[in-house]
Amino acid sequence: MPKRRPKPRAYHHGDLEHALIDAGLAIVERNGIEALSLRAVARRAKVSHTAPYHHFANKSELLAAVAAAGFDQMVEAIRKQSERVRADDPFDRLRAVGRGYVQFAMTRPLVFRLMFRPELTRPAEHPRLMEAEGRAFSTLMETMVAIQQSSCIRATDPRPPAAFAWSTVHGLAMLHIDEVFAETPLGQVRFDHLAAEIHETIISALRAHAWK
Amino acid sequence: MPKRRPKPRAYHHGDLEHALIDAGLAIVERNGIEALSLRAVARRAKVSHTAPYHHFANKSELLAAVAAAGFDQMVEAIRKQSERVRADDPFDRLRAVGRGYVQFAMTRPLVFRLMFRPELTRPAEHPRLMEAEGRAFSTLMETMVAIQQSSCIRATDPRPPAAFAWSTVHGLAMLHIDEVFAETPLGQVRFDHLAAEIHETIISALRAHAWK
DNA sequence: TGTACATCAGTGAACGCGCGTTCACTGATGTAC
DNA sequence: TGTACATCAGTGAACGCGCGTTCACTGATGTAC
Repeated sequence: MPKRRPKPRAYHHGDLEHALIDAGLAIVERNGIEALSLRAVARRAKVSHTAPYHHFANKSELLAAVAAAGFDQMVEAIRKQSERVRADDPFDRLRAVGRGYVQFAMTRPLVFRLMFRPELTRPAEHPRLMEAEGRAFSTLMETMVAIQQSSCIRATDPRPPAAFAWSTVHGLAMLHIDEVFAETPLGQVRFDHLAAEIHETIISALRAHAWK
Repeated sequence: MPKRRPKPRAYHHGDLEHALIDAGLAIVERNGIEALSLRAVARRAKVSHTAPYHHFANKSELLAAVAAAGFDQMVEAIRKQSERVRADDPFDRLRAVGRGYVQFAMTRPLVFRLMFRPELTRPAEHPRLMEAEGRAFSTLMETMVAIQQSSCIRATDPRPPAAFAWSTVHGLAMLHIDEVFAETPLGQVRFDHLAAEIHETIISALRAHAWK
């Protein structure tokens, strides 16, 4: 009876880099950001603790790569929400962006936190992370421009309303996953209802508030 | 000529606890949250590295005390903003709360971040931190109730609009101090203008949106 | 196709580091008589 | 007021830990001829 061999490690040229990033994502989500060490990542990828140095110059480069993967997954979550919505209604598209953002944060709260820990990921030093951030931001910015072009609101600088919408949804997600709401009477409000209501509030504010 | 003695350490009964908390605040703000170790705090308070154990059971208890001090300072910042405003206009009071919140976050960004790192401060295990959080939250909640009582908006459950306002201002502060805006076209918008504009947007949303 | 060689991905021992926590201690403070 | 004693805040040595990083190495892969 031939021994069932463990899944072969097909490293050596090619996929260790991705395997390390996947290991990083898994460790963050299971054991927290503090548990994400180079050595832990190597252990999980079943590789010696020095192997990662052939793919990442140092720890912060690996962290940046993990965070960038997170942003890409977030874009994917937003894209999936957008598919379920009529493309010609820009407010519906904005709702989808908000839902995707919050849903990603709730599904992968610790990865979401890592993505907003710039002192660890050092985006300014890691162009690939900044590009991933840019792709995520673009989904919001394009939607905001579409809203303005649909002439439902006065077409001026789309950046302030984008900052408003982003801040609101980001703060909602952060306060929720940090369980800050839970320590106040807000903890008794059902979160999915609250999130939906806040999306409608954003839209009503976009309609009501003429940006100068 | 008598040697100028260094400032006496008046510890032994009384103020080492506060001295340690102050040292913690100073370290966080100067060197970052990661630099906040029990040993570093003891060093800065000019005390052996085991002395803190007579005042805090362990590291997370000290971190919680530092975070609680941060919340109290934030309440103070909000109070100062509120003083400069007519007490009988609840929307003005809400503007003051928002300004105090954002101003505190900008003045002490790293303490602000620590206050929202529950995996370090473990609020559920430290009642004094939860009480400090509660005091901060109350300033918002009371203002929201006052707004509803002024009958400018339909008086219903004040919690959803409170969550909306808090989320927006919190997200704005977080995205700003994490310098996420700086990595997008939003970085070109003057932040003080943006913050003021977003406060007005919150208020216009409170007026326009009838909470169910 | 076969051989010689260069490349470089992955290894394992070793380093120095600061950390949280424990322990037996010292000596200042506070108090009962 | 003076003395004897209990308390307990602060000390310093010691522990074990996992970490990031360096280094000389091995051996698999890819390629020029």
